[in-house]
Amino acid sequence: MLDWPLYCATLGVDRMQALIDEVLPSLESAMASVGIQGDFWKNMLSRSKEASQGDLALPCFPFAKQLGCSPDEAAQQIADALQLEIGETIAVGPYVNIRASMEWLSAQLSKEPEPKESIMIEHTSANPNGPFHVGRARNAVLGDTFVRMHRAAGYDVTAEYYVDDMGKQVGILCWALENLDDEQVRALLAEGEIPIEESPHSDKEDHARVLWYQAANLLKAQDPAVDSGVTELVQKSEEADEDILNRFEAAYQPVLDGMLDTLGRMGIAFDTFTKESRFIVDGSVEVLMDQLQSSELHGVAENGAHYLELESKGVKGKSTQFYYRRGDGSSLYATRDLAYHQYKWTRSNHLLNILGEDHKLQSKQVGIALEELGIQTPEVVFYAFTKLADGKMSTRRGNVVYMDDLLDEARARALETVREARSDLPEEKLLEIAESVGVSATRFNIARISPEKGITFRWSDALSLEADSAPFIMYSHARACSIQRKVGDVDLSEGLDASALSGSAADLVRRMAYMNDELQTAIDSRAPHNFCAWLSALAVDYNRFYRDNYVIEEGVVNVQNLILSELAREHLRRGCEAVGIIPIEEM
RNA sequence: GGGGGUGUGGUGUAAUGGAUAGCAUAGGGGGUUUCGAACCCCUAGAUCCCGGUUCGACUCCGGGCACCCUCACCA
Repeated sequence: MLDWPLYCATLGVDRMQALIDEVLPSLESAMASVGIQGDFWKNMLSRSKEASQGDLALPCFPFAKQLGCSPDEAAQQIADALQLEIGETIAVGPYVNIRASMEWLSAQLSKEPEPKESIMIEHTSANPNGPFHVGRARNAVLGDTFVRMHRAAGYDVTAEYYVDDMGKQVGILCWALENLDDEQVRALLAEGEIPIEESPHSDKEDHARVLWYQAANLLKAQDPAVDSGVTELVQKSEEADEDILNRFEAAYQPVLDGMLDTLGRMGIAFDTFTKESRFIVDGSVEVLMDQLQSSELHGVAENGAHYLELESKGVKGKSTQFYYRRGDGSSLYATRDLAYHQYKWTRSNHLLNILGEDHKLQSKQVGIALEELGIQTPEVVFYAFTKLADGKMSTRRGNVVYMDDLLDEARARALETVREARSDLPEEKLLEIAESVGVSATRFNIARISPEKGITFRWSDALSLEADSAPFIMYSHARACSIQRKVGDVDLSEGLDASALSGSAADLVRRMAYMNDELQTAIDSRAPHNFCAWLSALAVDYNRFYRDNYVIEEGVVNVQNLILSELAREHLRRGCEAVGIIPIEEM
């Protein structure tokens, strides 16, 4: 159970914050006047379930005892005592509902988020050993959605990619490219029953080179020379051997470039890249390993390997030892990760990492080691794996669905639909729209699901263009754009007259008014899927508004409705950009 | 075996201890098809099991069951 200040800081604060700030003084005096002691009720203020009943709700069950009456009566007393300038108060059963006025809500619409602090978000950071597959894509989509949401909320964001440029994976790739020819690779893959599928992307270096990686992995099982060859390379790379690091880079960089092309196609870009080898080269890993020796947790194994004993820190399992230095004195991946975090803290005051659930233990171990070194721990968002229906995805075994192919397929499906709907557009334009729809749908189908929930990849789900999906939102935006195009330049300076709003128009304003709250809440609770849900709801509200309210009626423009449509267009556009949906103007 | 996560209509999912468990698909019915129908409305259908705490539990605690992740001198 969380205590009150912490609870408040993590969950309560930002939801409906603007409204809470507004009503709290009046509410405090109302509570005092009916005889409620203390301020424990403040964290019970929550969003009303039904927008039709109000915006903020206060359940009154706990007051019944204190006041010696029924919860319904308590609600009535409080409601009677509460006078608000910005809205009305209604007791509904055991709840006090506070309903903001349309004037107050519409005044929220133009508010831009305040500029906020800096944050470095590290995501994806996949080994550059093969094309992006849909398992890796969850990290990239989730990470980039965090990046975009933070930017939309006013944060100064750095999107960071950690390049694993010296590990075993890259070592195998390098060895394979230097030692195997095309014929050998094909023979090995045929023998290992890994199909070589021809696709439009076969010539991309990530697709081309992954075959070498897969072949070397197969050969490794039958020929010990492979292992020793790779091990030699990896060892030298860990000694910061310049020649080896250059050869590694020659092997992986084209693969990484191919992966980044795929990411770019999805609208995902990075500001900075950091190579793992950097921390060997600059000696910082060595310094940290020395420092760890003075930790109370420090221990040395028989062969001279160093570790931290983490049992006292709550780590449980077969082994509670966290090795950070091998018997030969070299560092491990996790050790370099310590140096990496030390470095990242010099670049930003807030760190957020996006990691797969398989990194949970590792992340905890690194966190403890960082504490021992007096270095702050980063915040981490973990996501569950994306599986194939017939098992785990693996680049090594070739049991994968590549992102490039998924995006092609998504575009092809979208193209069918667009072609049907828009026979008036040239083929080139249709393709452009289909690409945007395909990419957006693919991203949204990942982003809209809670990170800790496991996903089983199914083509039908991944390519869904149905209602709870990106195309629905995009269509709503395109519709608003179409209306704008149709009416042309109209003078909107009269502004929105909020007092006249009702029904679906009022619902639309209410939805839009909470955009910044929803965005901030999704950020604070690390729940991008909640903002996706808000965006879908906005699209639904806009469609209902559109049904009930005509912008153009019998050739005459209704300026008030046009203002609302334009506000919705802008909110839809901002929302789309915050979750990585491409807000195209026609489709 | 230890640790962590997940379990909600047929299917996919949402929900700070609070109101009638929301949304989407598939099913049944209907609308407008004259600002763009990739739309809208109606209908039917669910919290894994057993206890506990509470005025109140999908939510917290305990015990089961199922699935996933993890327990390297790998990365």
